[in-house]
Amino acid sequence: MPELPEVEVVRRGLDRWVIGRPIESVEVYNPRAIRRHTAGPLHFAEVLTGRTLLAAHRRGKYLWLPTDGGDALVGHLGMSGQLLVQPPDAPDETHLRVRIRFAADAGDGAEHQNRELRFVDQRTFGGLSVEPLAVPGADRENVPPGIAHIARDPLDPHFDATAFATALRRKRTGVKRALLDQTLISGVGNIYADEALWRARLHYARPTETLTGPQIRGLLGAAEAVMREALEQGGTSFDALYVNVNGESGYFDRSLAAYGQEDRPCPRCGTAIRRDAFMNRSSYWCPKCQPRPRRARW
DNA sequence: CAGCGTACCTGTAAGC
DNA sequence: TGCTTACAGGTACGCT
Repeated sequence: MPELPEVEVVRRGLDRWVIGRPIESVEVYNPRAIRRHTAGPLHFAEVLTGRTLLAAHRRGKYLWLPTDGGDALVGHLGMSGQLLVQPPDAPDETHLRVRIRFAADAGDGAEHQNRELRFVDQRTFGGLSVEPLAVPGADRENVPPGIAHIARDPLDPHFDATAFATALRRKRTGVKRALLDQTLISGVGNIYADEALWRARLHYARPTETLTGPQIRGLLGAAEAVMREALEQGGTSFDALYVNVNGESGYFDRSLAAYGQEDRPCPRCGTAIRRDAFMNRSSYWCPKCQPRPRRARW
């Protein structure tokens, strides 16, 4: 569930279900799913077994869960990854890649205490790893090195809008490409980039250096607003590939104005939404509300 | 160094 | 019915 709202939905589920429970065993069914853990599957299982996850943090689309061993379990869902909290007797998913079992708590036999965490990923663009932390502990500002290059996201209380505007104008590229650059601003993917640009009435190929201050502030406000609204509705999902830790889909797809709406009327002006090929994907835009600039870049 | 294209996977749907 | 092609919400890396 790839973009910020979907990942935040998962983070909240992890925070509720897997924190404070000792890990009993770890099984890796596809080593590609932990390819960023360079020490390999055996080591991955070894360092986690017996540890307890202390918290669930997120920056952009990355998750990390500090352990009481001084390191952190890092996760990215890629294009099709899911983190599911399942009862042990639930049948294995077709694309189950990693299983993490927790020790049963003798003092509390509540049903959720023996649920296991499963990383399921059809395309295996996502993955898990264990990374050291500069300072042991559950501090959210203590970001693992593998995530250090990721910029803060618009829902981060320390996000610096002024610095973002400056950096954006220094770029020599199209505004959508910049929005998708996770080292500039994180959490925004193809859906919310198109929705934010539509709300801000900006064409995706608008050169970044020509954006005015108010336009950048408008764009940033739109990105933050659309992701907050999506989060309130449990995220966006068109099919069962994008679900929360309990396997449930969000329903923000009903609120999309531009993304996936080719040939449907723009909710603002009624003009047919268009689709262009963009970076081996698609861009959806309203030709009237978001006119193509004479000098386009992408 | 910055920007851009491509590779990495599996599955589904559309077109012939 | 089969076969082929296009496309899917992301990131990393190599080339220019």
